[in-house]
Amino acid sequence: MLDPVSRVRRFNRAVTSAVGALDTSFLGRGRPLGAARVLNAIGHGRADVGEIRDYLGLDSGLMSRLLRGLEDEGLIQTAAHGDDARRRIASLTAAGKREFNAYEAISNRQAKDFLAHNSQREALLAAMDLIASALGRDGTTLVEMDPRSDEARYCLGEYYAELARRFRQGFDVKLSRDPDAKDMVRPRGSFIVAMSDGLPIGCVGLKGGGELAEIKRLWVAPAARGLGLGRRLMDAAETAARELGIAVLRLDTNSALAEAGQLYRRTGWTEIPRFNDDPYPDLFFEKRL
Amino acid sequence: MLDPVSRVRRFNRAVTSAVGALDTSFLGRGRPLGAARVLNAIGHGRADVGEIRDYLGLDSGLMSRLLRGLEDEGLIQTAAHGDDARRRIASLTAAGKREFNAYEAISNRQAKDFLAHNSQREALLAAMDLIASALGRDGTTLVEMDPRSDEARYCLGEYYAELARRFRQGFDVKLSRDPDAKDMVRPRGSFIVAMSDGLPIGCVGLKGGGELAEIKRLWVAPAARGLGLGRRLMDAAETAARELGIAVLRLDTNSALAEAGQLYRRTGWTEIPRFNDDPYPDLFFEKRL
DNA sequence: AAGGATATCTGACTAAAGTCAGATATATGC
DNA sequence: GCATATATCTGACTTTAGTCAGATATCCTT
Repeated sequence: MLDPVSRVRRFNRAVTSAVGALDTSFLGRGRPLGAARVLNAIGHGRADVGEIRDYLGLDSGLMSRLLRGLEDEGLIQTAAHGDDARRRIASLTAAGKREFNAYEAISNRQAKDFLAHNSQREALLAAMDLIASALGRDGTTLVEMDPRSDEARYCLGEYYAELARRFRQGFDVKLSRDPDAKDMVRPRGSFIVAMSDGLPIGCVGLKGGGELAEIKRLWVAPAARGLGLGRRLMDAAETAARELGIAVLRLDTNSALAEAGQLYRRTGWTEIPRFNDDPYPDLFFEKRL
Repeated sequence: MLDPVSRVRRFNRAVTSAVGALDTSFLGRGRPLGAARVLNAIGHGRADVGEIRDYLGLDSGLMSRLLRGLEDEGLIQTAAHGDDARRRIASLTAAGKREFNAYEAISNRQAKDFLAHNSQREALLAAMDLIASALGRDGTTLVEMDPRSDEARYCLGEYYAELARRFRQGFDVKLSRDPDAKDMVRPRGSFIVAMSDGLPIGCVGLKGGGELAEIKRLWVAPAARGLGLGRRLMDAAETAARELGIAVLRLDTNSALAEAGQLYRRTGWTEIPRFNDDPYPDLFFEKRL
């Protein structure tokens, strides 16, 4: 009655009808779903016609007609791509933006209603994050970013908050050896953020330069753990280190972060003696590239 | 960037594409989705044509044609309802059962693959249960059942397991005053199970008879908490008690079950002195109907 | 037994989605 | 410069989904 497969399928049935409800409310704006989806894709920043076609899985003929329809409605305009005149770039007109905002309002309202009707708000959100990360794993991309970007700062904030929760003595960034942002930007180092559908869900920093560099700030959102993202981030950081001509990597961590320690041991890192006087770490690793 | 509404919408996008993938794989059996859905509804035990129509939200004309198509394929047969010859009852033929099993295999495989690709199996399942319960709340029905039914026994098993986890001294059914099943069946009492999409997610027992009766075994699945189900179950038990002519209800509970105590206090129950010598409870309540 | 209600079916439609074979313009490799 | 590949568009379809007004048979109430 309650085997795992039945539970997954029960979930599928529940969300299928919820998804259907959103589609129905989209129809309320008097436009077929196909056209509404194209308009929303453009509104969400997809400009390249071919990319939209792939994203929505449409035939090129159908896509072309939907674009023509939206143009006739005065909601979008298309222009040739600067580098390649075969390709077309679509964008919203002022009227298109208004219409797009109306669809956004429908989606936002639905999401808000769902939250408002449930007292277990935080638990629900955490569950949704977990499932979205698991479903969207193949769509998770690693992007090199400035550590001062919004996305990076969000990740770092979550990282520090988690350390504060997990270290018995708490955590205060000021007491730790906080790397200068410039050390984590090329050509000295690198900072990589994992993005899943527009949301930052993990990060890692590479603090250079010279032959010896340090891995810092490896963090994976709770909702995305167990999906191999930590390993992907570490691989990406190592690749960046190789590109920068770095021969030896070091890192420090704390034995309270058990998953991290396991990951390092399993991926070719060896424990070495303490190499700094930071008060928080109690475990030190090295890896030769 | 991470406001609750964005998180819900990210979830929506992730499941929308997953649901679309299942639909697409259903098309692989060379039958339009509408027909496949009707076939699956029948396979899952929905026999009454009108009920299927409501469930799938179909127009009666469309429904009729889909049934005719499945009949022509030799997958289903229809017959008049025994009590009301206007209504029709649909059932699968042998070929229909084979075809239905093929669809089941697709759904099961998809669910299994999803679980196999994720190491956080239990966390994912718990998250899915929670979301399915929250989304399916309006579809949760309370059904009076025999306490010896599979569904009731499942609920009771979960209930005992939870007590064992939450009581410091553990819990052994044999030491507790276990009500005889016959005391929780009409006309002496009642046993009510909350069913969500075929899954039992909560229960409550009313142990009679006479003027004084006891509420026993109130349980709500962890995935369904915070959705007001406990209150609905208690209301249903009270209604059943009134129908049975019971004037006073009593119950015992343990202060370790904080949510339960709160619920009783908020719904008109008053604390009374101990009225039995069961070793587990330490809190006693009464309510006059 | 009559009149109204109900469940399903049929026929005649429309709208939306999807398919496919060219046509056209542009890009790329040799 | 020419053959080939690519991106989009157009025209001519088919299929699927959905709608609506009756027709038919049966049930329920009085």
